[in-house]
Amino acid sequence: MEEQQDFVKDITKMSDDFDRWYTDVVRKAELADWSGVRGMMVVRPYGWAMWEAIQRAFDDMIKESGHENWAFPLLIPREFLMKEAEHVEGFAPEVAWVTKAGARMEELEDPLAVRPTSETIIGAIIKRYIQSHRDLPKLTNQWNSVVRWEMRSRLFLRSREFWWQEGHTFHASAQEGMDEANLILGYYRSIAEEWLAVPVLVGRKSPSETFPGAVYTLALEGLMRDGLALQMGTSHYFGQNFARAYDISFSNKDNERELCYSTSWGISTRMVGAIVMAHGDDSGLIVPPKVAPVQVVVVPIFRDADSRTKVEKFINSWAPELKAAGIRFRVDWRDERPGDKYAHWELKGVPLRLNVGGRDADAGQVEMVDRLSREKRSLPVAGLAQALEGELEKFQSRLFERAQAFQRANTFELGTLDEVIAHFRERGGFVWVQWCGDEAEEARVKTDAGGVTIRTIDESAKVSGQCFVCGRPAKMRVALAKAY
RNA sequence: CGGGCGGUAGCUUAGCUCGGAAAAGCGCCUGGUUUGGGACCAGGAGACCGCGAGUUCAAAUCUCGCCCGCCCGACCA
Repeated sequence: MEEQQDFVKDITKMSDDFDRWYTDVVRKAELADWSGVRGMMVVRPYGWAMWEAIQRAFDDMIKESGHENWAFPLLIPREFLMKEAEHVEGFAPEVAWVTKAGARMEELEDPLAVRPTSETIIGAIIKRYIQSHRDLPKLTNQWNSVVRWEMRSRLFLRSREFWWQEGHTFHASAQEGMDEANLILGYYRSIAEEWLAVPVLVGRKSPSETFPGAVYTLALEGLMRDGLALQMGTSHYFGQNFARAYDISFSNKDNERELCYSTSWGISTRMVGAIVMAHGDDSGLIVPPKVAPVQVVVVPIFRDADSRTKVEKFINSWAPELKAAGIRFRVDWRDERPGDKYAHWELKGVPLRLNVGGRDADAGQVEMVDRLSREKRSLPVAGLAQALEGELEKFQSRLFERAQAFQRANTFELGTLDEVIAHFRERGGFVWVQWCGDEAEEARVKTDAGGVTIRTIDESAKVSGQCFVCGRPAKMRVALAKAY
């Protein structure tokens, strides 16, 4: 531990102040920054590259299942926004409006909303393209940014603008719509667990946390290292609510007019914040190999021009092999001392580092250090690419297992509200309880237990006990947590 | 959006009480010695002191307004 502290100069220790640690890591690892405009962030290349990896993965998944990318307008006429009552009410506090335009800042006759999400404008537009059941399902998605006028900002977790994908689909039956919401939830789970190595609880949201206008909302909840939950994605089933408001209808096989069933779903750049908070440590980031902008960094070690040449030739003898294998690697030839480079790439969370000096060149091997254990091992250069691919896979699963173990160690089962209150006075994590479903009780828990909310409802669970608040027969099993 | 705190070089900060020549460490640049876990020597560059008004002979320093950030609350992908 003592030694490890010596590795770190630039960031607040996680145990001293988690929030400052988070901000330090995001900024020092060059993921993102504030822009000078309140609440508006700039995502830097290293952070954006992680988002791009997520984009690619998810885009492939939805294309495979027949979804298509569209681009819909940034600005939404007020009348479009106003049609679905619950939706309007839910988003009203967060909408930014364009009210003036032109050199003379002339007042617009009809203010335009900057999209906080696009259900309304897509609903208003998509109906043109839907006439018959033969036009369904209509599976749309767009990659964009949205604006929500937040009062409090944190990099990646809550900014006034954030980048995401929003999928909007339209179906001929309720079942199809519900299946779609489930399908996407499964994709999201795969992104979280298989790509980001963050284990998640998946389930339904309580009514108070349901998306405005939705019949129900499904969501992913990850557990961060400070014991707080983070919502990492949502998938909503709307039934016919939006179709009714926007008159999105089709002729069914019996030539009857019918309203569509719709869904929407999104994951955002918040995912990058989840990577930081689910895996990071006092030395900085730890990036899952599958989304790592740099998977393997090579630090050459040499004394003079001759030994540099020797090391360089050695590296060049196997580097093309890594490239051909599709490994994202970088050789750090910067004019720094090796120790600086070690610290630098650890802060950036690169999974594997190869220290390569004259001794290694002579022996035909490299010294490999992984970001999780920091143990040094020698690998022969024969078959290096293949070996590294295996190491990256192992790293990915070790990271996931570590996060799983953390989640397990911080998941509890309690029986009464008093126990819940006592628990959250001491620590965080997920607490499973059985609940009767009374909304007033949910609000009471939030007040009495200091901001604890129902993160997810496990619909598959059999319930037999008593409600943790009122003692009446419970109807569902829910996970409680304090959340971001 | 309310309450509290803050903004001085790329970063972290001192200076502000009590107005009077803008400082330090780290980082950066150049040269040299170095290089297997955050080196050293020498030289150098870099600051509309957040922005705008005001008070004053004189403002980083005092006053007011605004902008941006942090913490706490209410609200939240």
